[in-house]
Amino acid sequence: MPLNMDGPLSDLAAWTAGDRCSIARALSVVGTRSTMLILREAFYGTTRFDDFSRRVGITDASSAARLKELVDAGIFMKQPYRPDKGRTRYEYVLTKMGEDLLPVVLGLMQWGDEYLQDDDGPLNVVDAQGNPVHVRITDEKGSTVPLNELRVRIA
Amino acid sequence: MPLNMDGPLSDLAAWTAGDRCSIARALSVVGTRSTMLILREAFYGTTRFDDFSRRVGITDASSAARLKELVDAGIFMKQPYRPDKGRTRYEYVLTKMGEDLLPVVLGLMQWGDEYLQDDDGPLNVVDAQGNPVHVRITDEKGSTVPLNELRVRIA
DNA sequence: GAGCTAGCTATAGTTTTGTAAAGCCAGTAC
DNA sequence: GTACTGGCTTTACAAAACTATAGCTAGCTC
Repeated sequence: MPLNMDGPLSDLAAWTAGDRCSIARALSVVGTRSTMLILREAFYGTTRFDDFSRRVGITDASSAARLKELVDAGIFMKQPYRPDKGRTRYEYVLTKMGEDLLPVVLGLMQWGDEYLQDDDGPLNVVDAQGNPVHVRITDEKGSTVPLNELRVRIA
Repeated sequence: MPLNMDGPLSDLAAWTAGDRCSIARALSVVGTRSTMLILREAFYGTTRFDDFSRRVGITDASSAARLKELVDAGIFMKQPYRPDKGRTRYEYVLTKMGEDLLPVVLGLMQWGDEYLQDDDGPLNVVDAQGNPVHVRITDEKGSTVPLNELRVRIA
């Protein structure tokens, strides 16, 4: 069952999303596997270059390229810090823009947990009281809106 | 600000997610740009091969490869139908597993709308009353749980 | 001032994902 | 029985993403 397409959108033959689609634009920035896994690590608390490479399981060259793109896009900022020993270094810290990708990352996790589970138990994401949280499509009041009640229209 | 990592997870140096991560597994199935855009089209109501190619803006060879992967993964099912003229054909219809990716797709749209907006107005997703809907991280009751109240722990 | 080190950068090659253009094929329609 | 058509498949190639390995560098430490 597809979304309800309002007005002119209901005639699919008469329009295409093309590059003006926000989804397409979002994917130009965060559309690769390694980028999403780097974001996962950032949410887990990783900030250093070597840790991103090691924990995601990609080469330095790859993580350097992806991190540079993410900094350019405004998803990470490079913040100076002084390690116990040695010179000033920079760590990669999520901006507000980056933090706002959490619903996408947790949405993937939730879907993977439900449909692609393997033998090992999943990580659980819970609230302060220890109750499970969910990525949901809701109205302003927080009620879940099911697919068949959603409508897409031109702004 | 990262997520609160509970117990053994708090020592990042002592573990890595590796391939056992649900996010990584999810990305193995829906981790490419064209796959996500094919899903977008399916939510908009596209079902036919040629329409996926044309509306996403990819070649037949590309959409054929992606659609085959998605059918194998259980995200689409091929349903026979009789067009007005001609022989029996098959259309690609989202399964429940596929429909459950909507939070991810709408999450990307919502993020793109907020941070990557161009001159054209975005598409709006609204509920039956015409009020905007949001992809949110909520507790069981529907209250949004902010990043700093989330905890990750081992199941 | 020599060595150490985190954080890259460079080079070269492989895999995946995509393009472009052509062709095939199972049925109806006629 | 021949033409038409939607839905692919094939072939050849290009671009993007990724690997493996090596090397560089700023500025500490000593």
